[in-house]
Amino acid sequence: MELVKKKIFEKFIAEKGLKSTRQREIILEAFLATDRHMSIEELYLQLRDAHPTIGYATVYRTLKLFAESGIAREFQFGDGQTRYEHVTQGEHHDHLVCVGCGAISEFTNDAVERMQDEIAASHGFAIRYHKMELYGLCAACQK
Amino acid sequence: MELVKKKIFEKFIAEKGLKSTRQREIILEAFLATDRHMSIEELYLQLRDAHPTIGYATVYRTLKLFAESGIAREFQFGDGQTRYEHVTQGEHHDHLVCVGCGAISEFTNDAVERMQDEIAASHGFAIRYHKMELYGLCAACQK
DNA sequence: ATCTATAGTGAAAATCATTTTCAATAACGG
DNA sequence: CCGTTATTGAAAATGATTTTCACTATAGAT
Repeated sequence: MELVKKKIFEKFIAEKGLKSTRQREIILEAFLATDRHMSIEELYLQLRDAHPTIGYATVYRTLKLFAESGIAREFQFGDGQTRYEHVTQGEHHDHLVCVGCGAISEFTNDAVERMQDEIAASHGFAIRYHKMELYGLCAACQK
Repeated sequence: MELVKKKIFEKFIAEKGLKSTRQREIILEAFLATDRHMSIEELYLQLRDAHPTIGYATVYRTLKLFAESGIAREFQFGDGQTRYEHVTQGEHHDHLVCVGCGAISEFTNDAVERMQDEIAASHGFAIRYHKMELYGLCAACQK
């Protein structure tokens, strides 16, 4: 839920002794309203029309804060740009990346979730999280 | 097998009409002799003692060639450096990344391999390959 | 409400990894 | 051995991200 994420971020800001600013609000709104898997540049460009005074560096800094606070996650899919996606607590998903058009879609799979624990356990690893990415051609690109 | 990889690379070079140079040999030797998951800089530094004339750019270019030829694979684990790992044909493995010390270890798991096909199929995806990474604390870092 | 200490901001400069440029060099086929 | 063409090393260029710095805005105390 969008509201939940705002709360989480506010709490994070407060606990860290940081300040709640107009820019952070605007960027958070924009981030929550967008598509998932936004790159920093995409978000910046999208913001620029309505808020031309917000600087590039602020968007970078703010997205990093989102990631720290737990409402966003950083991702690199090998195209040289860091992307941020929404994190809904308690939910985990993985990705399908089309090597044709670059589209990124998501999937959830319980077996994958269970497997991470098994594998981690058998290697003496204290698991935190995992990433799984399937690369291939999406339906549209197969034609 | 190291020899097999050399053969594969030679064949790749020949088929592409490229040239087999002293530098490429040296870098290939070094790459095959190293640890898996080398970053470009690590390999360059390691090379520099014995071969101080080999340039940074050549190492970059050559590792890219290795990846193109199929004997290496590019990887990004989120630390800002591209790493290259050995590829043995017919074998696939995934990774355990320690968030404490940064150590990267490997695992193979048949169920994961099977699952990629199922998931891809159910999304109309023509799968090429996948990556799975488990992040957590390795046994040593848990103490 | 005002003050004050401190965090945040925007713009530009700096940094880091990677890529390209370019003149000089080295392979390969003939 | 020659000529064509790929390759090389060094330096400059690039692209994404981070830092610097002078200025501004926020939050809490007054």
